[in-house]
Amino acid sequence: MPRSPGHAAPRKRRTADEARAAILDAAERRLVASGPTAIRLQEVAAEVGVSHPTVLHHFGSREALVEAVVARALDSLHADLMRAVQSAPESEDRLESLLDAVFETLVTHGHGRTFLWLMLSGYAPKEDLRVRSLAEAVHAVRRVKPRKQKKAPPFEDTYYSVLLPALAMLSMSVAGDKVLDEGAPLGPRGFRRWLAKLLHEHYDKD
Amino acid sequence: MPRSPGHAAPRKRRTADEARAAILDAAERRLVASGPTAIRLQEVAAEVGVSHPTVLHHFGSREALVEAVVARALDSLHADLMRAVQSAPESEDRLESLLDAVFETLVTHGHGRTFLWLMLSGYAPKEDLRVRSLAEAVHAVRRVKPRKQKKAPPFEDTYYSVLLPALAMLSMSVAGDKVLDEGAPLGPRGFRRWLAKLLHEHYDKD
DNA sequence: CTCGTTACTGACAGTATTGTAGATAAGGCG
DNA sequence: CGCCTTATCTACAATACTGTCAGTAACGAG
Repeated sequence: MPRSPGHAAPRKRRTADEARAAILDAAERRLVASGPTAIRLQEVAAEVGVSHPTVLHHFGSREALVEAVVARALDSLHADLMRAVQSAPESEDRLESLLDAVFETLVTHGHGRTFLWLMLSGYAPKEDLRVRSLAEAVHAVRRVKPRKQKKAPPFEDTYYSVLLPALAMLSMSVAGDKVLDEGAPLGPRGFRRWLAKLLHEHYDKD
Repeated sequence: MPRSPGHAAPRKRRTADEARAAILDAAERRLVASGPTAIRLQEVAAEVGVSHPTVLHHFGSREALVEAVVARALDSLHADLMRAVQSAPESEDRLESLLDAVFETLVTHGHGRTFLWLMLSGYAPKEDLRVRSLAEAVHAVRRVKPRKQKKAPPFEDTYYSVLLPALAMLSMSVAGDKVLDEGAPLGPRGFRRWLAKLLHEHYDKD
């Protein structure tokens, strides 16, 4: 689009919050795609359509920007995960839909990649990963459903059975395509169903 | 250590192979610790005790160095994994020792971290991850041991049962400490034993 | 011992990236 | 409408990193 020569493009002025949000969005895209070190002021600024000192104006320093992005990304992951596990229906094949929901968050939405990138880069969250609280919720369900003459399973067993699919999904977010293409005719869905069945067997029998 | 003023330190001359190996070692340490982008000519050179043009002399460019490191690291991972799975004894609790061996390679030796770094950074290996061939080996064992009146399990089942612990170990190499401390009184060993038991159950019953 | 190959070096160039400083103008508010 | 706050800009400084170049010296071969 041609501009009158000698005249700069009309300067657009966002509210501080809008600008910060737009910048965080751009920075997060780069974070997910290529890791924290790929967050460069000039490129982020260009993507938003501003000059890089504007970014510094809003965040103070590159490091502060990165930390803001990390904090927001971890919050987003946490919220998305919570929503996922809560949205799973109470019905029969609860287990599979739960795995599907976690898969959606970690793999499809790319939160798993981001999380691994942050862990590797030393941006580990200070708070726990809340796997324990999730396991506690599942454990409560297991206790009220003693279908046969089972003795109550130890909490440890439930914890591990929650941890296992979580770890698997996490790796899938990075290596899933590669590793599933290699020997799985049914795609990621097949693996999830198999895993759901495995855990179901275990719960039903132990 | 003081040097005569005006005299540089006596220059040491390695064979080209020795120099290359030393440089690759230093670069690989940085790769494992902080990813491919952390491989910087000056720092690698300093760690080896040479000047950075020497590194360029041996490898041509930074990218060529990185690729050499990546190739060597992937070879090393592959060899270590093969050695691990082959060294597992044929005895009864073969499954648990197998998991222990894979854990040793991926988590203790840090190969899991490196692998994830490389995948995230776009240095995915062109060859497969050889999970399939491993699964085929396991599948062969399952067929010759039809303890009861089972029908032969589909290969897919074996493949998934190999894939699952592999993915879990991979994630553990990055988030293991964090996530195990959170709710596992028995440490990583406990998880592995639980997992071995889970798979054993599955194999024995299906 | 001499000589040639080449591992190695210091100095420099070029580029990218973060951060600073001062000026400018957009938009709200009296 | 006029003013003040501040989001935004251009221009520049400072540093870090990769890569080039010409020269030096270590070691093996003859």
